[in-house]
Amino acid sequence: PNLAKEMHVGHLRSTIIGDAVTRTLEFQGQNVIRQNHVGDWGTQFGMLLAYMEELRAQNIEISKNLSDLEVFYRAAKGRFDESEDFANRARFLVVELQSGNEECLTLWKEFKDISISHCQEAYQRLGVSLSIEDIRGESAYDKDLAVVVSDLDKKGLLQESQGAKCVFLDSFKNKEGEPLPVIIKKKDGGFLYATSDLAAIRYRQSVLNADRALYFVDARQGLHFQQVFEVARLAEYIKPETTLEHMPFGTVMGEDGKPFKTRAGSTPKLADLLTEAEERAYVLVKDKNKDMDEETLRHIASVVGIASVKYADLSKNRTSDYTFSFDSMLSFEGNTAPYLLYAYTRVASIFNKAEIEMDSITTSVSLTDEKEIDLANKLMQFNEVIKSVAKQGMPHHLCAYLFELAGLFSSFYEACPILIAESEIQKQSRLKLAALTAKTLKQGLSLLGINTLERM
RNA sequence: GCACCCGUAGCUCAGCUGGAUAGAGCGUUGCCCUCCGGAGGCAAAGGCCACAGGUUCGACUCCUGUCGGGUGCGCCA
Repeated sequence: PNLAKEMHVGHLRSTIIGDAVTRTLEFQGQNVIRQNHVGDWGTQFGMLLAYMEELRAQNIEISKNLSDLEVFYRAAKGRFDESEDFANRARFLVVELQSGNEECLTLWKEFKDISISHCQEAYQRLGVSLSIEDIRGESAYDKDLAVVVSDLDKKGLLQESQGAKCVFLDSFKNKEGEPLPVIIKKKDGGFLYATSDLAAIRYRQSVLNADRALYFVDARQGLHFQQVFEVARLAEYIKPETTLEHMPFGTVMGEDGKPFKTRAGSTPKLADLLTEAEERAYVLVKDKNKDMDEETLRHIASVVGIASVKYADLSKNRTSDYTFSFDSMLSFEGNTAPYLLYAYTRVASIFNKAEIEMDSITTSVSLTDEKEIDLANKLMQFNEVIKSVAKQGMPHHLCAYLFELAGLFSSFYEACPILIAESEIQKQSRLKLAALTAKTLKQGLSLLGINTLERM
């Protein structure tokens, strides 16, 4: 995320999908290093610093104003647009910040810490396994940027063009059909995100020793990554066998078919979105459980609400745009989180009712009914699905699998009595199938970063 | 102009490295509760897989072209 602003709906996909793939790779036993490449060093920080300065001069406490970063950012942007003096001050402060001015760094750090805590709060609510230790933002590569420039220069890759230092790659052309540059250093001496991405690649290979780097970033940055990856190869920042893979994803659209916006026309804040999902889930859960106590109700609503938002995203093909709709994601029907969570609670309740531990069933499974065979076949495909998710970074394959599994279990459950089976052998066999289903559902959802419920 | 993504049922979407009559969900129309949670299950209707060529024993899938939609393309990230 861009630390200058609040987390919004656009950050959902990268964090949630990246997290699911990460969990899946770890489940396979691979060593995964998370890297949260936050935007904390860009030009927009000059604007924020200038605004913080102004507030401070008026003896206004900054931290209070930072409770809503979006409002703060807009206020700073407003000053930037209305005052030429302010704008110049902002541009000056970026340069100061990037050249190590202590006062700028202090202000910057104050802002950054609050912004990071907002991010972490969102991750926690979402159940995303990113910690503060996983943050390695653009600022972390500050000292490496000059090294990148000199490395590229030594390799003879650098050319000067219109005052900027660039790398020209034959395979990329601009609108006029002329070679398209990757700008490494601006004419004013500043660095761009291509430079810090190169520094990051260098770090990931030489220090982290990665053999596969996955980038969960918006599809619109596709060209940028193509270019940066190629420059990294030419600069020999990565071993030939190391892969750099952009895992692009599409835009989140509103029900009007345009990029998702609030009624007011701004980009919805992630926190607000999650709160609304929880509220809507609360209404639904309460309707089904009139006598449940408030605390349990709130807990279930929270799990269902968050799971619904995540699952709606995870279940769609990563590469295409998808339409955001509270109504369809919170529906208890179809390929949704509530349907899967419900399927899980049904299995769990069989064991609760019978007072049997799932793991205590040691008998082997005997398959006679068609529904039993279908279910067993599906259970055995789990490993294959995991491989596909890990290889392609496409969690929606796992979602589809879990949905099919839940559906087959429901059919089986309808057709094959478990606790009141005809014989003890049959009962044990069916209990075993149910236990395996529960275990697979729970494991699968956990790889998607979704918690299960014993009742809902 | 070039590049990337997309075009599959009324709607929202699957379809993995080409393999048999193209699958779900929503919506529509019917069924199924003296039986383990009906937030379920069963079934019907609904598709020239944008279009045209090509490769192949075989194409929604691969290649080429056309049309339509989205996105990106020099100092933001």
